[in-house]
Amino acid sequence: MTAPLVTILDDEPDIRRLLADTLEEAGFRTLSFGRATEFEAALKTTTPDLCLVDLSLPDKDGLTLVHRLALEQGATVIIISGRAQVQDRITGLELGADDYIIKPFDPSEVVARIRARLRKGKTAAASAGDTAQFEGWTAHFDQFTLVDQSGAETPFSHAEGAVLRLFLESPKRLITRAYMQETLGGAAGESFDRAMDVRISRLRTKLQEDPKNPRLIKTIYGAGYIFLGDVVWR
Amino acid sequence: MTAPLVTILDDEPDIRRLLADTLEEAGFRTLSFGRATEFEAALKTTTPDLCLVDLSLPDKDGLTLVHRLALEQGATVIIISGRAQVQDRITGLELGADDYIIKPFDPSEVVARIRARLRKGKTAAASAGDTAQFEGWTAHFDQFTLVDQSGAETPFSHAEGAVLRLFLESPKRLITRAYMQETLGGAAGESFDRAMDVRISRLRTKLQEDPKNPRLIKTIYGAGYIFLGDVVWR
DNA sequence: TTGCGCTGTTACAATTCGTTAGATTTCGGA
DNA sequence: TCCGAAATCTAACGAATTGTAACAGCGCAA
Repeated sequence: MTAPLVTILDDEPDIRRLLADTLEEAGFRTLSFGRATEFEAALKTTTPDLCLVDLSLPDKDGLTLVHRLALEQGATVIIISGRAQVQDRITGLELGADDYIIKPFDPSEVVARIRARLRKGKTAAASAGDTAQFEGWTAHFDQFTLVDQSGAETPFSHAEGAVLRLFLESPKRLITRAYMQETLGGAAGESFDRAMDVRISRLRTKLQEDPKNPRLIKTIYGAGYIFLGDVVWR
Repeated sequence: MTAPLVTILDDEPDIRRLLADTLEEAGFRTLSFGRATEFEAALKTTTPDLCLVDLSLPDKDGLTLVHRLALEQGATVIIISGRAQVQDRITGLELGADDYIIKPFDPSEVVARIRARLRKGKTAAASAGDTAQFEGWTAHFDQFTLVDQSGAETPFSHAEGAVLRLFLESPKRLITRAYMQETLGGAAGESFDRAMDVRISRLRTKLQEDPKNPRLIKTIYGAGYIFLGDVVWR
């Protein structure tokens, strides 16, 4: 997996350098250009994953370029511009830009916005690891299965998965009964909160907990539950 | 092609109304919610194309909600928030939001940003050919055939293809039973929605799914289905 | 007409998950 | 320490949901 390639097109050398440095530190490959013609020449031999474009260019109209890139060529484009008027932003976005950042900008926000854009595109590679490991178990939430050390799979249902996820997201912290009710949309009545107990009970069975001595899911009498055990999300 | 559905989650009624009016005028369908619980309840029966979320909610932490929506459920999320600090924006984006708009906002900019987000999703599927690859399979919709790794062809029918396409267009997202009915024009009667199950069942057979343990088409009890697996359109 | 494939309907099996009820545990006070 | 009330555990039941085999109607081509 090579690092995503980001091109920078801006006529100010200082800004180019600032962006390039920040992005490379964040793990991207970069290519910088000061004028549109250079940039377009480079496009003939490379396909960037994302293009940062400043609208005020010495040799060409930025908006036309953005339009060609984004709508016709299907590239992902973020405009970085000094023009801060709402109308500028709207036309930029309508011409096909995926985002519009105003100068002066905060470099780390630029990184965050770039990441947000790239995240969506990568359906294939990204597939955001919806997997957690803990105490010999591996929970694959996207496949609704628990895998133990020996590799044996135990499927879990939707409701069970919701509870497990809640635990794995906040290990070693008290999880209130009320909070669980609220989060897991446990229907309505306070009176029927036994459903929650049952869910926990079923989950414990799947995790092969000793009923007398649960290691992972501890009951806090009068309060709620705590999930012990170290969790690593992948 | 029905208009895209945008949900609005904000505790201030005025803002909800402003957004809803603007968006509907711009041709979107909208659903507004004042609290997270209502919103989450609605999610069980509909799948919005895009979610606008205000971070300051009365009943729940907005960021956790965004995280669930965006990274786990694969939804497209735009945060609208009064918190204007760079750090707020960065964490919002890193938690999976696709954009971060600061209050006070200009309604038409919101529309432009929503359009920019939806554009990407569509062109990816639209501009591509009528072939999709996933987990060793290749579906040729123009030829109504499924080809497996060994090159063996399995034909599929029109109805099966429609369901498969629905899945492949929104992988890793919950596809509501109601939505399928609506989209696949499942005739009328609520009473006869067993047809949907049968279609799914037949499709699963063609995809050689293990009935006890389907890997690609997961059932979410009480809600709908999810297609797992990475899809690339060609 | 006959035959074949597609698709909805029906009927019944399997699964999920909330509810109930009785057993068990916890905790505070006597 | 002992007792009783409250909280929790869990086996068992049942309603709702979903899976799928079998059947029937339909359209279409030979």
